[in-house]
Amino acid sequence: MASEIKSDKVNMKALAKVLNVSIATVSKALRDSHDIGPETKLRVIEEARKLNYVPNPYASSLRKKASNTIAIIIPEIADSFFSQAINGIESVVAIKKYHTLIYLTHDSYEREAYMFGELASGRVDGVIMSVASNTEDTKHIKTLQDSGIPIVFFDRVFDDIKSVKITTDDFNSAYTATNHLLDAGCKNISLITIKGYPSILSAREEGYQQALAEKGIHPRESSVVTCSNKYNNENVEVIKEHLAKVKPDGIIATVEHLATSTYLACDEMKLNIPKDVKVACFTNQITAPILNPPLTTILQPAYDMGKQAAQLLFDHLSGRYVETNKEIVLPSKLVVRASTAFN
Amino acid sequence: MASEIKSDKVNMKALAKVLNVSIATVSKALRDSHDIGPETKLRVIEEARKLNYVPNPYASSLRKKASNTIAIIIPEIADSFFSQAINGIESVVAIKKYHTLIYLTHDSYEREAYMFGELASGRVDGVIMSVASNTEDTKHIKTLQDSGIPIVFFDRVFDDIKSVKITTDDFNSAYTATNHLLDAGCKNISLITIKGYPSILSAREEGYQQALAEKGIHPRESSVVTCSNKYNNENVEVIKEHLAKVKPDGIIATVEHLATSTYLACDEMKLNIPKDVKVACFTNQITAPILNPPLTTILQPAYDMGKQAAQLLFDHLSGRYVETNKEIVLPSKLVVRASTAFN
DNA sequence: CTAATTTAGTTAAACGTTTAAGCAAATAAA
DNA sequence: TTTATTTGCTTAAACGTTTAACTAAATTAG
Repeated sequence: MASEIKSDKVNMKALAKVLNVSIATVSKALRDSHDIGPETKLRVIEEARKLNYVPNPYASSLRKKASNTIAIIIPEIADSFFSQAINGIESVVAIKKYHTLIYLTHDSYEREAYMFGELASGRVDGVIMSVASNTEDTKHIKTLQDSGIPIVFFDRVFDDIKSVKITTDDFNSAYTATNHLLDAGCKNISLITIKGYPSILSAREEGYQQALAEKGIHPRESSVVTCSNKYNNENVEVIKEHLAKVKPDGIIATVEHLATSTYLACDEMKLNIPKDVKVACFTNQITAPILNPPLTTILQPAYDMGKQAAQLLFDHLSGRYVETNKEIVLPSKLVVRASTAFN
Repeated sequence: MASEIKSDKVNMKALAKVLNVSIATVSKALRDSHDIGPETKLRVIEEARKLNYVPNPYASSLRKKASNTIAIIIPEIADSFFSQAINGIESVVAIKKYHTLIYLTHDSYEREAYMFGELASGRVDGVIMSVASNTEDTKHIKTLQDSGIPIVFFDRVFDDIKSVKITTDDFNSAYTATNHLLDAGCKNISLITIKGYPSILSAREEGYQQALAEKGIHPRESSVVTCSNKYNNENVEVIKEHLAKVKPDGIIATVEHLATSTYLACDEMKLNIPKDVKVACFTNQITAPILNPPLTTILQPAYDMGKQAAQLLFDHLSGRYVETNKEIVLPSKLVVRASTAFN
C-alpha cells in the first residue's frame, strides 16, 4: 500500500530543507563545487542517494542552455547499415552520458525539414545525420547550422553543405567491384540503384561507369536500373523486366535491400547466380555468407562510421577544434563470395 | 557575412516586444487560447513564423511537467526484429508529434538499471521496453512505475511485473514449429537458444518440450544448446560441437542471429540442410527466402508489436483507460521454406 | 594585533515557458 | 440605468535548476 502513494517528487528544495542548508549548497555540493566543505558535500550526497534524488533534466537544460542530448536523423532503420551505425554512435554517446533522440525521415524531404524545425531552440546540442534520398533543397540544414548547432553527416552527405562528413570511398568501391565482375568474365554489367540526390549514389554510379570506360566499354543507358527505395515486390518486377530485356551477365546493386530483390528476380527468371549472372551488392547483412549462393558484398564500415561521427561531434561540443569542413573517408571492403565466381 | 552573425535566439519575450503585447498574450495566442482575440492571434502567429520562432522545449516541459518524449529501451538494434519494432513505434510517435529517446542496454542489467535512473524526474512521459536478457531483479522497473511513468513491455517481458505487455504466442509458435519438424520426419530435435531470464525464452523452450512430450519423446537435456547472445564465431563452435556430439536431425533456433551461426556450423560440418538436419528459426530477416536453403522462419509481427505498444502507451498518456495488467498476444507465423523440407 | 585573504556558505536572479488571478472595457441582462 | 457577464488582455508566480554576487567567520600575513 505505502508504495502506491505517489511520493512527492524529491527536488533540491526538499533536499535543502531536510539537510537544513540552502538550495544553492545542494546544487553546488552535487556538482562537487569548491565552494562547499567536504563534510557538507558528503551529507548532501548521502541524503540525495537516500531519497533517490534525480535532478530534473529540463530545469537543468533550461538554465545551462545545454541539453546533453544529440539527435540521430536517418532515413530508416530497417537495414543493417543504419543499425550498425547507430550502434557505433551509441557506443560513444553512452560513455559521454548523453542522450539520443532518434528521428526517421523515411526518405522524405518534408519530414526531414519538419524535424529540423523541431530541433531549433536547443532541444539538442548536436546532430548526426544521413540525408533523405529525395532531399534536394538544403535550406533547413543550413538554418540549423547557422543557429550554432553542429551537424555531422555520415554516408549520405551533400556536396554543397560545409560540414564534417564521414563517408566511405563509394567511387572506389564501386570501381573495384565493377572491375572484379569484369575480371570474373562479365561483359554486360548492369547497375541496380535507387533514385535520389545524395552524392553517395552518384559516386557509386560514377565508379561503375569509370571502370567500364577504362575497359573501353560504354554502357548503354539502359544498363542502369532505378528502383524504389522501399523494400517491395515492385522492385522484383522491375529487375525481372530488366533481366529479360537487357540480359546482363553481371549486376551491382547499390543498396542493401536490392540484394534480396535481385536474388528473387534471378530465381524467378530461372537465372543461375553466378553462372548466368554474377551479383555484388553494397550490404552489411550478416546473412551474406549463407545466401544461395553466398553473396559478394561491398561491406561498409558502418559501426566505425557511426563511432567516428559521434566522436567528431563530441570533439566539437567539447570545444576542441574541429576543421569545419573535414571529410573523413573510410574504406569499404570487397568481400568476394560465390555470387561472383568465375564460371 | 550577415548570415554568420549568430542571431539572438528569438523567444517569447522578443516576440512580445516587437508585437507590443505581453508575453502571456504571445503564449496564449500560439496555443490558440480563447483568451485572445482573433486578429491578435493572427498577428502573433504571423510574426512568429516570420522570425522563425520555435518554443524552447525545455522551458515548456519544465513548466508543464510533460516532456512530449518517450523512451525506447531495448537490448540492441542489430537485428531485424528490433529494427522493425522501432519502425512500428515510430509510426505512432511521429503522428503524435512526440520525440523518441533510444537506449541500448546491450543485454546488461547494470546498464538497464542505470538508464532507468536517468529517466526519473520527468525526462520522459512514458517508456516502451524489451528487457535485457540478464535482468533478473526488477526493482529499477518497479521504482520508475511507482513514480507514475507508464511502461509498456514488448517481446521480452517479465511475468512478475504488472504492466501492459505485448508479446507473441511464443509457446504456441515453438510448439507449432517443433511439430512441423516432427511432421517432416525429425526424430531428434535440438533447441538452440541463449541464456536469459525473460519469459519469452522459457516459453519457447516449453513449447518445444511440450510438442515432443506429446509425441512421447523425452528429449535429453543435452538437446538444448545455450549460446551467447552476441553474434560471434564462438557460437558457431558451440553448435558444431553439439552437431558432432548429439547428431540432431532437426534444429530450432530461438533468436535471429543464431540462424547464421547454425547455417555456418552445418556447412562446416558438411551437413546438408534439410537432408541431414532441418532448421527453423525465430527471425524476421528479409533474406530468409534467398538463403541456402531458404529458411523456414517463425516470423514475429515486429512492426505491429511496436505499433500496438506505442498506441497503448499513448492511450495511457492521454488519460484513456488502459487496463493496468493488459496482455496482448499477437500471433507469429510459421513460414515454411526449404530448410525443413521432407526428405 | 590589525588587515587581507580564504573558506563555506547564502541570497536572489535568471533560463523561457505556462497559467492562475486580476482588471478594464465592452456587452448583455434586469 | 444599474448590475452582471463576457471579452481581451496584463501581471506575476511558478516549474527546478545554476550561478553571480554577497557575507560572515576563520585563517593567514604583515
